[in-house]
Amino acid sequence: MANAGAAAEISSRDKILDAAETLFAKRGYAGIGLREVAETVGLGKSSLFHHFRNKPQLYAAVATRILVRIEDRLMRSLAAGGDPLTRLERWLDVLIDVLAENPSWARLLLRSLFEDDDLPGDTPEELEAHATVGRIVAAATTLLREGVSTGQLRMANVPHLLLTLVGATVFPFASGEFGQEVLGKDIFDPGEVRRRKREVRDLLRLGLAVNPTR
Amino acid sequence: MANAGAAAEISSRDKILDAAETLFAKRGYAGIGLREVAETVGLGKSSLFHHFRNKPQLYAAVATRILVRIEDRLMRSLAAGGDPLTRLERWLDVLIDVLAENPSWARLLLRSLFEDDDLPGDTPEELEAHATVGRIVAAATTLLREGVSTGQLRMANVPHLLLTLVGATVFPFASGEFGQEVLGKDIFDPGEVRRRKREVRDLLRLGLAVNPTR
DNA sequence: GTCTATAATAGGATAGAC
DNA sequence: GTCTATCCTATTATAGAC
Repeated sequence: MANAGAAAEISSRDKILDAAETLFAKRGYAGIGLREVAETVGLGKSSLFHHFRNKPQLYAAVATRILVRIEDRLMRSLAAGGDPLTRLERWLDVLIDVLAENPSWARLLLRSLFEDDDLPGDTPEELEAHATVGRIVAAATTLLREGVSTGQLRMANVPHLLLTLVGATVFPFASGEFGQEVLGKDIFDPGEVRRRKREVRDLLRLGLAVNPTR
Repeated sequence: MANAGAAAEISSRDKILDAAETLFAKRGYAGIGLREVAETVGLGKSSLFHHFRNKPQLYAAVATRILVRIEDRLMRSLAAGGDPLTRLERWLDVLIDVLAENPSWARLLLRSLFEDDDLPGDTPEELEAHATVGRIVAAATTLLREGVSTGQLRMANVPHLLLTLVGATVFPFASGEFGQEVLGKDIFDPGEVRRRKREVRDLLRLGLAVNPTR
């Protein structure tokens, strides 16, 4: 039993999830064999099947764990209140922070959008991941619509705006060497994280063009 | 010989590249076996090795072909002239058009950013792809800097802005089912392509927040 | 330029001992 | 809960006939 105050005992299941998260982020679903996951954890390949039925289920468990953790942070940031623009900017700040704190997450999430074709798609674990994405998207949509209806945000195409925001927040933290070369620095560097937040915020507040006639 | 006016004869090499492009976009480098590529083309697996030394070289050839074609379109759009903001907006319109016309490209390009780890990285073919990316990035950087220096664009962090623009243009066309669910329509639908262009343009011109005190 | 045959390796998954 | 042994299939790549 987990004694309060005792050092957290990490279960084999969690160790497997940790290793799989890093590896799947690095080389994708098809690029990682269960042997490599097992070796990283220090187990035999067969032992993984005691904790997860098969490879798709392991992958879905990894994705779901990330999504649930992100959802938790985002929902708590919404609960802090404020007008829609304030909540939107805080939502994006929190999202950027979460992705910056967990270097595997942006990559794994973007990859998982592409890897539909590789996965069965109808297992309970995948449906849970899918439902979590749905709740996050729904919350963001509500927030944006609210901002438009209060007049704090201009009338915009909410679904397209949402895709833009995902692209502007998730993509850079998944961009690896490309981002590194463009920035000349690691995107996970605290200074670059700060600049990323400012970039997103300024784009929303000011746009890019200087338009004195507006 | 290619007689002018005769129906274009498609070489085996090009057929292989076409098939590999579609398949790699769908399931990634590690997710596609050469058997599947060969079957799609209607050749035996071994015949591929007559045209490409190995799998990494085939992948790099696919990526390079896409990048060169995109570079060509973008550079020609720049040559049409105009002030920096005009050229920037045309650049983004052309980029969106190119990605919309070739449904495999955005996915394959985003994937290729993540798949550094899976590839050797130092073959001549990969270096060519890398150099092409470098030229495109350099041209975009010059364009943005020019806009800032003429005062048409606000002072912005150019590298971060560039990551944002890639995220806002490439990501949606790679987002597959996710994008479809967010939009309620296929992103490659002509109407959605138009809306995507407007979304990007409006964000640059107006931002998102309504700011009457500006 | 395409084929068959083959090599050597790695993949996911199961059975059953401990 | 972890292990060894095994099964079957797929992988990249090469050799050599046609």
